[in-house]
Amino acid sequence: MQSDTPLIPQSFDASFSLPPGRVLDICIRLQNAILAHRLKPGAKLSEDEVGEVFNSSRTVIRAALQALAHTGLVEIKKNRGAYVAKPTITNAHEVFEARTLIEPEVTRLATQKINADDMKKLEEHIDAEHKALASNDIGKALALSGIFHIAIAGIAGHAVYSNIVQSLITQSSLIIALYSKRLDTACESHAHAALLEAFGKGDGEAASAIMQSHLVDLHSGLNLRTLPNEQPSLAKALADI
Amino acid sequence: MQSDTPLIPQSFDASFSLPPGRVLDICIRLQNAILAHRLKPGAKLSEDEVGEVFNSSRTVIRAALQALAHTGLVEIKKNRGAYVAKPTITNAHEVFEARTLIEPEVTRLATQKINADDMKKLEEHIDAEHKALASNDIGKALALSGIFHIAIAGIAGHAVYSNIVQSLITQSSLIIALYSKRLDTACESHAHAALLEAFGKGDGEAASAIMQSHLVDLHSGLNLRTLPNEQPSLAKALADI
DNA sequence: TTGCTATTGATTGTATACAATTTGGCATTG
DNA sequence: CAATGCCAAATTGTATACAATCAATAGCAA
Repeated sequence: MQSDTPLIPQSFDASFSLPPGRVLDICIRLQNAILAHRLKPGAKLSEDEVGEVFNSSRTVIRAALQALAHTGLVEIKKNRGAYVAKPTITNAHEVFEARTLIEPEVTRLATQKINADDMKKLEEHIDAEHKALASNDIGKALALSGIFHIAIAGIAGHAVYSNIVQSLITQSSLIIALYSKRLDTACESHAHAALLEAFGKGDGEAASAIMQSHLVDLHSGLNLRTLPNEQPSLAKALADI
Repeated sequence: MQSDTPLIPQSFDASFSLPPGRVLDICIRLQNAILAHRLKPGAKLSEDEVGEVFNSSRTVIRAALQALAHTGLVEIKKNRGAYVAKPTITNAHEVFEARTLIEPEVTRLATQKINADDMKKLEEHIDAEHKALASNDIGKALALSGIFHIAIAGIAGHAVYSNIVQSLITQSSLIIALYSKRLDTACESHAHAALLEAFGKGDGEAASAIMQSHLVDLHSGLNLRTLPNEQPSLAKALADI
């Protein structure tokens, strides 16, 4: 694996109020690592350790970790430190419910504002998704899939929705990583291409509907009945129902 | 004015991921000060100065300011410091659009989950609103009005929506402070009582509709044509269109 | 063996000192 | 007199040292 390909380059845009400077770099690199699965849910993010990796003092690392905590990617426990978030089943449902409410509306807005340049970028993006999928680079395909949704929010030109969507998408990446029945099906959707078509026709209602059903598909493609890596749960094993 | 009445006590609940410890206290007190107008939009929040007020080091203050920046109450400019946010007209529109989309849905959820205890608390809350309004304490009435919406999100029992709504409401307080045509009308709505009635009947659709029209009313009650305290804007003054 | 308690180690929370950056004023110059 | 460049003061960005807290372990007692 190459040392440092920025998987999610435009993930943090200007509209996102983050501590500026070096902190933002570290945020992005940590986020990339988490979304690309190099850091697994539940992993400890010791301030000293992370600081050594990035050659920075704990001050900077703390700021970055706190910023990521606000987006839901990191969980900070008082006097215990920071951990890669491990979304619960409840949280997974909530995130996808929220997405199903918000993103169709954002998609409708995007349909009204999209221009030729945006269209071209989205096409290229979808190509990249297909390429990643073809070369079996599931991790990259998943990351790209998330960026696609963020890009649409960006096109909608609505900073408030953008921030919300961005946070929901990054959480979704964690959720999919934890709960997806089959990772490849989580990417391998025709929905993105279909969206592009609706955009081309300027059909906001269609685009919105496609987005909604796409999200419902993603949601129902999750196995939200049992916690992953959970030992047969003792309680359940002894429950002689 | 009494020295420190916590206007917004349950504003930050456990579901809100904030740096724990003393930082949270300072967050809340700063937030109260901002929402109660003791700190006006655009006011400089110097780290040293704030630190002196709270008898804390800059380390703690910085964390608090960054946390508030994430909720949109504070704006941090690189190497320039933190300022009380001064929402733009665009931002104001966006915030109320988002609220109009999200809160009716949250209200529907709340209708399904509300219990007698919740009802009672909401009734008491509305009484407090009326009392504040009767005694002409507009600032308090406005703050209580915001808390009412946050409380509904809490009743809905949906942590993701709760966080989003909370952030939107606090921003709304700033927006109303800046742009409301008449501050008293921003509180003096019968909508809250009507909502309670719909809750009592368990009529989710009605509750949702009431919430939506309530938000539309609030939105249209804003004067979003001219920036407040804006000098003729130079550029505009010189644009001989 | 089990349960409680105290000590210890490691990690985070906080304060402070130093470095870097910006801004405003002042002097210089056209 | 206006404009530009430079210097200094103030403020933020960063690093590090110290204090506080928690978890784990070892020791002791029942």
